[in-house]
Amino acid sequence: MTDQVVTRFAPSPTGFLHIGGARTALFNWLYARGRGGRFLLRIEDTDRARSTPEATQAILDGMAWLGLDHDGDVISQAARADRHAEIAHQLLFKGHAYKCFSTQEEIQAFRETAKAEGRSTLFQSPWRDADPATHPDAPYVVRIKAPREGATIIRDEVQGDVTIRNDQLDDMVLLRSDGSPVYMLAVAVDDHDMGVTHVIRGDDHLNNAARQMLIYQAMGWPVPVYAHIPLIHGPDGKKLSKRHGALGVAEYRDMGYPAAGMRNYLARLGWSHGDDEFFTDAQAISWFDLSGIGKSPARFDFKKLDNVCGQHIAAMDDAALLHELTEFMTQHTSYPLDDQRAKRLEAAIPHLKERAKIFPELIEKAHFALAERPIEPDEKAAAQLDTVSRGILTELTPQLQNVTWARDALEALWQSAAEQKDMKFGKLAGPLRAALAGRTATPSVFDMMLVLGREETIARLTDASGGT
RNA sequence: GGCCCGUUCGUCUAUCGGUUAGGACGCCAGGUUUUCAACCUGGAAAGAGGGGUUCGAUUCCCCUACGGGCUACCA
Repeated sequence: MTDQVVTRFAPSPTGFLHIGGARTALFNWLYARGRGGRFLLRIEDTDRARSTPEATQAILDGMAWLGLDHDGDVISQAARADRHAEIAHQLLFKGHAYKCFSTQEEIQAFRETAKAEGRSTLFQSPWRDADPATHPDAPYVVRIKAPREGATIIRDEVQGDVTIRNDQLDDMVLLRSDGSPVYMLAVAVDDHDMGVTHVIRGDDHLNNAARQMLIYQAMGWPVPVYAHIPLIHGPDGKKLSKRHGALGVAEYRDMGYPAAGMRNYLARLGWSHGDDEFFTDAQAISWFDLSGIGKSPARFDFKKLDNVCGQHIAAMDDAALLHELTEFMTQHTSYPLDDQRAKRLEAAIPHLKERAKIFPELIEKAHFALAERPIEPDEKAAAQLDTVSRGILTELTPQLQNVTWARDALEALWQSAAEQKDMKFGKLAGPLRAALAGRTATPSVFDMMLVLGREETIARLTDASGGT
């Protein structure tokens, strides 16, 4: 027995890794990683009809992209059905559960009359205290014998103490009539067997916690620490759904959001550490704590996601960024990344990374580096230029062919600009941009400032315009 | 219907009885001697409503409203 923290993420493989699920996984991961604990992954695939191997893979992919590495093997809940049934039978043997022979029709009838009479619709099985001798030879389900007196208190790290009166808890089914275990049983047994110490999950499970505690108590198992976190809502405050846009983390990956930015944004959604908004994984891991989790549902804000991601791209190590970017490009763009382009891109990255929020934007701004060489002027646009600009364009175009990135291009531009005594540099960029193929193929005044520095740029501008 | 949870600027949030209620995103205005972006300066912007408790409530309690969740032989 150790004090080691064990958390887990337990998604159902019914589609993809939901953005809300990803945040739940992140919280569990942060909590475990910050405490030298273990972070486990369990796939809740007991719903055979809806579970698919593809969906499981999608979840694994999503976790991998987000960098949420789990410890140990991935546990399949379905594969543990025998163990779940074993516990149900132990409960039966100990008298904490009983066989219920009521049919679906009888249960439905019970609920209808209960509702008509204004009573609780929680089913009360007549078999709860029946003498086994009276048991018919018929299909039955195993129900837990829930206490009818008193209350169950969930000591939740986020919600505080939540008291549920036991008369609100019904004798839930543990084993279906075909002998298969039900979710509520499976979760409790798995969490116990896996040694989970902290259950951090969506607050849609808050009420379920009381039911699961019944199983823990009946088995005499120690109850884990619970932390039920509020769900994420859409910008309109309603539950996040398809009409709000992207739901799966894979979609964010495909849109070109950096994983580090997603982690930061998701962590900050519903959790805070003072006024810290932008942080590294290491900081998040050391700061993360259950007490920092808010109680109210947070809305997903794409604008802020953009901003946070932009900061992360800017802060990223050049080599790491280049690696992530080229990976994104090979999968989502048609740019042939030959040696020449790769070289120019590498030269461009340090100057561009502060200007993009997502990878596609970065690629757009790197167009000068990635453009097909030779760069050909757009004849139609060039025709609209004044003679001076067109002259400059003609003179400059050949020089642009060999430059790797803005730094070199700027020197080329400057040579020309200096020769046009009464032409401000800024007047060159616009026409050049318009006339050269690709909107962002040419460097700009901004590029110049970036490379030369503001003072130098102004000094040169002043020179170029014939002195002021 | 019953039970449970929630409610601070448009959004994410700080505050853990005494603050001009702070920060961030977004927005607006101006600047950066004419691109995009970035950046700088300034600005507008909040305690759902009503009762208590208290010398004093955003903070503690109750009610209402609104939002969400659970209430299956789904997970």
